[in-house]
Amino acid sequence: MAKRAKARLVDVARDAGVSPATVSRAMAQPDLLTPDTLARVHESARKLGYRPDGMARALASGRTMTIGAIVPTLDSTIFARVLQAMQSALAREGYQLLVASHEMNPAAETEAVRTLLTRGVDGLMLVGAERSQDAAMLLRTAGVPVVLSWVGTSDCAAVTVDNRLAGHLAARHLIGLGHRRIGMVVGHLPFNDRQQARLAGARQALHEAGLDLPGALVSEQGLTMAGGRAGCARLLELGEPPSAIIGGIDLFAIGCIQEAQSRGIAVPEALSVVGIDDIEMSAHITPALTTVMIPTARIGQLCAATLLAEIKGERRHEQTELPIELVVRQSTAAGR
Amino acid sequence: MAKRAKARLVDVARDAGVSPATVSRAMAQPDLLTPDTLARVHESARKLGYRPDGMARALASGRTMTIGAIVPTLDSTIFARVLQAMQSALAREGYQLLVASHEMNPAAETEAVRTLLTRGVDGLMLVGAERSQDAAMLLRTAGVPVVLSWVGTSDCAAVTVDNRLAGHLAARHLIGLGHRRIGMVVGHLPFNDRQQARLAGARQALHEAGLDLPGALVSEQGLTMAGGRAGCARLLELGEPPSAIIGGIDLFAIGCIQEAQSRGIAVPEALSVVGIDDIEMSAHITPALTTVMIPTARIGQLCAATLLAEIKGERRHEQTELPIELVVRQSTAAGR
DNA sequence: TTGTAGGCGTTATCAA
DNA sequence: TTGATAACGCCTACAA
Repeated sequence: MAKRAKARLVDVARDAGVSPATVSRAMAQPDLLTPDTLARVHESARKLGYRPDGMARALASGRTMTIGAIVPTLDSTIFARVLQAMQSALAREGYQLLVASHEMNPAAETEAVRTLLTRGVDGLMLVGAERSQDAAMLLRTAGVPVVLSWVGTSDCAAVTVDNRLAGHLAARHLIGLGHRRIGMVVGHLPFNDRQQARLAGARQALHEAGLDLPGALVSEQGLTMAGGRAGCARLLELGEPPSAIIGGIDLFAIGCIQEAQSRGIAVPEALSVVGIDDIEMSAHITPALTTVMIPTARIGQLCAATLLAEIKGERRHEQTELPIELVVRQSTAAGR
Repeated sequence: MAKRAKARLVDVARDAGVSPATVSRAMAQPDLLTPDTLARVHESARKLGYRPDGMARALASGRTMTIGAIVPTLDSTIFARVLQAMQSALAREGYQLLVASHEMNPAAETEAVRTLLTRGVDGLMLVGAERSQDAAMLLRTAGVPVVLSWVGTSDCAAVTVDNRLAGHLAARHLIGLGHRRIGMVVGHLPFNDRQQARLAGARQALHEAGLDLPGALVSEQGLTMAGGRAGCARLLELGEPPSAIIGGIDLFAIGCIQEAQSRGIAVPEALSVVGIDDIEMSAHITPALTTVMIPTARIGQLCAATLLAEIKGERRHEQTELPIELVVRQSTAAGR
């Protein structure tokens, strides 16, 4: 029966008849020790059930082996996928992921940055928009590497995707099919740069074709399938409904298809629908969804790699933009 | 230009002309100080850009204000939802979430437990199965409160759901509709207690009705919609295909519906399909999915609350089982 | 109400 | 290769 609940470094040292420093080295740089002493230390450590204290280690070494990640919400296929990719890439290097979400609330985002910084992380990943001044200021004085994803700024490493182009591709595809009246269902715009960019891109494509995307043909909805259905319903009930709809996210597009079908409107014959994201489900619904593919998992991997490189001091403020592309499936057809 | 990059507690103390202890109290128990000194400390802190060091604080106080969560994968609507619920409940109390995933790999799960424990967490949440002996042993000696979810054991706090009953409810519904030949698509069973229990429950219901669920009518698939389609395809291609299929998760059931429809098999007229989970999408597809509702978000909330209560020493090993229920929609109809 | 001082468990720098 | 020892930055009795 040990006096202390937990064995410490010194306890192991005493038991093995060596100095604390030696035990420390046995854990971190085993090669520096004689096989004999190494074995003795390991034996004692096992016997005492020694487990190193991460806090003490972090305090002494200045490294926490922890990466902070801030996402809009975990409750989204897209962000969960990014996180999962980050997580496994980091775990492979011995890093853990500290996760915070802000639910599209600027103040919460700033708070999350502050909390993670205070808690102590070796690096920070910001997924999605980052717009508040306070947060930007905090990051500047953070003292730890930061990598942004989805959207980026020049003074910081980033792994991005051209959301504007995504909207542009989706719209151009429909225009090419002969559609002249195109509607769009988007997420609430105020704190969502990605949705704003996608909408702007679509609008631009229409303008380039001499067409228009009036506010009446844009429906803002919560980022759920129900939102997609509601948005579709609104657009279809217009005096002059669109012949094609762009979903700001695939979930919207899928909702649109369901809503149209439930009203007896055939997709793609009577209504074309195109999404943006290319989530797993999109390929498997009927009709399979035409969409703009965003390499979600790849973004996560690259973020992790970029951050690790920054931490090691190998690279600095590296900017990567990943290619995206239109995936034509069965939910779009020639318009009138 | 400060000598040190970061201001410390003592720097603030010096600047404000008080002792370090006073500064410490100013941050933790402001009420104990004179408004005057409190203001002076805050002023100095702001001036120096002081931010407390979480590591040092954790080492000295023994609390990290961090909760570890281990999930099978983040890349799943269900688990992401649980995590999101946990995260917001914890954030409200000032706790942060350290996330690890094991991708259904027992060794990885044990490793995750070890890592989080070493890293230092005030509590641990295990989402999904927990079967390895090593992990169980670690948890026993962990010294921090633990709460399990989805499945539970008696020697530990848990927020559970009766997965066996879920399978039972799904099967009984189909039996009640007159189906005699019922198939099931389940996840890979070896390390997935939830899927095992759901299958066992369904099988039991069939036995109780004098029916059978032979291995040939059970298809193991990866937990994706593609898996659901593949499983459905396999069952439909049998010499004597089932007239109804249970999806071990909603995603499977949705995949089954898509696969059936793409083969010209009408749901529910020619094939009934029932799922388990009740994800958002299930209510919005056509036909809307009949399923067994699992209160996912509620599980996450309760886990967080239970863990916090344990940490505060208010309760011990509290076991909660949440009710589930069949939600009848349009994907099931009378069988022959 | 505020100050003093001894840890908290490691790492890392120098020596030996 | 190993040991002694000073940080690391904060918390918290105990004193004043």
